[in-house]
Amino acid sequence: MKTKTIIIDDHSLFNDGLNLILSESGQFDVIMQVYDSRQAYHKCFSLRPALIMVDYNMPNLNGLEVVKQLNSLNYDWKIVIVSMYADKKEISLFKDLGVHGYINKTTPSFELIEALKAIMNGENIFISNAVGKPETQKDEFALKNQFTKRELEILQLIKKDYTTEQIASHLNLSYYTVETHRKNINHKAKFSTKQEFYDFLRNF
Amino acid sequence: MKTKTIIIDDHSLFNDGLNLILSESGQFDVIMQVYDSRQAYHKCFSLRPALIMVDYNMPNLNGLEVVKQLNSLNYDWKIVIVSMYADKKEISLFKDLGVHGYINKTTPSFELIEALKAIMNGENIFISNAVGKPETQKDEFALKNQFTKRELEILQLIKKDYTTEQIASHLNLSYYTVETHRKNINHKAKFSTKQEFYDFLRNF
DNA sequence: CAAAAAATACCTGCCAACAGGTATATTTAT
DNA sequence: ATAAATATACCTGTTGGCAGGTATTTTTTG
Repeated sequence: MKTKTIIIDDHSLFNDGLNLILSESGQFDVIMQVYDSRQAYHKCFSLRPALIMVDYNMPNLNGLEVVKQLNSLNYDWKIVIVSMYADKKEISLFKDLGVHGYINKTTPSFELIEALKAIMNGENIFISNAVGKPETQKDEFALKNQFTKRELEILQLIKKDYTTEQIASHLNLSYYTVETHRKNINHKAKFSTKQEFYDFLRNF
Repeated sequence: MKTKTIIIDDHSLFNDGLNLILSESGQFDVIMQVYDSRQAYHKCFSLRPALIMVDYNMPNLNGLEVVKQLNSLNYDWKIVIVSMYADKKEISLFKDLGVHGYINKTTPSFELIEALKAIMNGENIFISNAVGKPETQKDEFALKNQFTKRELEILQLIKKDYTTEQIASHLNLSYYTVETHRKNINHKAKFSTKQEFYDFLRNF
């Protein structure tokens, strides 16, 4: 008896690929592929899968929000997050939401299948680091998460090349307040070069 | 006769999924999956595939750099970029490198197959589902060409966050000379934001 | 060869970023 | 309820980038 599965991922290619990987294993029956996370709740509600694979990075509604919605239904399915990142902070956020697994996209497919089988048997599996994956670039997720709302708001405006003065008037704040925020931003994330800073901003 | 294909992507799951998608179509024979972009050059050199699928976002060596390496081999293969983003700027960079296709990960798999078939028949296909992305696009290639040798040299150092003073001493020039060059650079390429400036520099 | 383009050098003044503080109110979490 | 985190605001001094010039030498090219 195969495990009824729904895949929620806006990247069609990945979604389709995952479908094939799961189907080929012979253990899973992908009954629905959802490409728009806003439909996730509705589809899961009506189809009641045993397993839901949720991508983290999605437009409109990200994985975190999808899981929150799904949790409100209180059904007895397993939820597994599939993420680009392999960040401890992100994982703990999902753990707090009671998901049953977290798998990085660098995980080999046979490992994924093994993990999913274990999860269906009641285990919780969180694969934070893929084998032999060097951690070259900064963990942008962790970086993004150490900023406060206000700081993120200000970063958005810095990206648009607003000066401190312009940011201040735009947010109805004092020039000094914005300067303080900028100072705190720089203090938290010590970008070694401006290039690094704008590389970070670019994926905002 | 199937098209011999190599897939270069550090995300194992996506790589494997793409493998299945291509294999299932019956048109492609994936002869190698490369998970570490640093091995791309070597593998393509020895296996001489007819089609190379390259992910853009990879650690160590990104898609852009991989393509540059592959181009140095001057073989008659087709190179197709697979990217998370659908950024016109990014696309034009790859166009400048002479790749034959650019496909976003949100592209449905049947569309991918159709596009690849067309590419193997000599077409160039660039699918950008860029929704709501600003089109303040400059021709970066042309831009790069309007700078003099000295200016390019100085841009390299600016990228490394050298101050005018440091650039001057590094190149054995007067502070004022470097300032003049910078002035000329800014005069030629009026970048509207610093983001734009560093986006330009980043692909140098 | 002559003209154009590129590289060199100098001067002034302004403004924005940033680093170094200090200080208080407000909100969030334990 | 109380501590910690966040947001607010102010002050000062330094430095680097840049815009406004002018001007000479070297190299390239038609």
